[in-house]
Amino acid sequence: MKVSREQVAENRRNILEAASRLFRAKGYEAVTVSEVMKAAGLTHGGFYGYFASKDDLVAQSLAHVFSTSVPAGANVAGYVTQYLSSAHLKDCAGGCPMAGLASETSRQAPEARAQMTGSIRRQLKSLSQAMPGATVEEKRRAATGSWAAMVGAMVLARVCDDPQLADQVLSDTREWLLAQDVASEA
Amino acid sequence: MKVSREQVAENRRNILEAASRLFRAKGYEAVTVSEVMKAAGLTHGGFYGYFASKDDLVAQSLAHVFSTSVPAGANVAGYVTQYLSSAHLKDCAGGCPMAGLASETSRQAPEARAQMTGSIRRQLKSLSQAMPGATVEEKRRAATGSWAAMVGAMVLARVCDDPQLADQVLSDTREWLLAQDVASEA
DNA sequence: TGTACATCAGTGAACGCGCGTTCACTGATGTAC
DNA sequence: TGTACATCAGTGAACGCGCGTTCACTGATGTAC
Repeated sequence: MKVSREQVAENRRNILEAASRLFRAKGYEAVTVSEVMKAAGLTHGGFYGYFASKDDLVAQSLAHVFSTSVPAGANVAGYVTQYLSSAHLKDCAGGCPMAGLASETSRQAPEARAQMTGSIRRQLKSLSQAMPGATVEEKRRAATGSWAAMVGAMVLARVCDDPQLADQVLSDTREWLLAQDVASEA
Repeated sequence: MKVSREQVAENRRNILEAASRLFRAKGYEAVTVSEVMKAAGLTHGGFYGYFASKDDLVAQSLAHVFSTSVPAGANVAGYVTQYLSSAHLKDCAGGCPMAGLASETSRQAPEARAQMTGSIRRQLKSLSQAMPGATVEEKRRAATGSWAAMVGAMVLARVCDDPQLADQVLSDTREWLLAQDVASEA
């Protein structure tokens, strides 16, 4: 049955939201089109009225996450603390797409990689401005290294089957980051 | 046709080697059992004489990589430089399993996660010993943070569709790491 | 404003395909004499 | 050492299954008068 224009817009948002959460939680390949549609309250047949293909959904769901997430602000120490928290460790579905999907995205269609690359550029630019340092290069290096450490720590912590080790990886990285230039902006 | 015991041992090594390279290059799900067997010079039917399942192959191929790779030695600066090189960026198949497979391994069978967790433990222990620092905690934090930055930088660089940005992520992280305590052991 | 009809979002059965896995068969290996 | 035979690693066809995708159909929506 046909559905109102507002409903169509809402369905589209629901599909993108469900897809972005499922992809982050389970990876692109492990999530099926039917699963996404069901999570959005629809049946799988209607999918191709919204997207050209599963690859298209992948790219658009990434665009959706990046457009709705807030960029790193001026409070770097707060951002680091939040990123490297136990809450973020457990919340794959609602967490950073880089930590959950970056390595899988390397092998995805060009559109998906382009979305990720764009987000990396924006993130580094935003973080660079908030970082201390005498020169632009110094700020950029601190931003890149710190963010790499955050993403890497989350990736490593999530693979640990021992929760204690996972928490240690996060807190050690947090303490290490906060002990150096990241915190010197106080 | 039956085959000599030496041939069986060699076939097993070939399968594990091919699997570990293919998994690192393409991810677990994208690699098929047939593909692995073909790369090892066999046909797919013989696979289950060697392994109980594809999950079993995943776990054993990880064990194989970790058992044949050299742990980080005392020369931390050299290790960092090598890890964050353009050569490593391109060589997914022969590179660090953490950078290519960690996030996918989070969703794999317990045996695969256990292999990864064991490798993380050994790596942090080995790196901690080589790290400068007044206390054991300080050394461990520096080791964890530095290694997280290395893994994270490689993951981010590999997803970039712009080679210039990828190289910048690697070199910025390298310079940033070498500029701090990692290098203070000279 | 009310009615008749064209539009089209959503449904669910069906498709082709490739996956992991199984199995009857083959023939070289390795052993018993 | 040589021979006869049991073993079993490897082959390739076949399986069931679930995936992405298609499509004929339905019925509420939105438009033309």
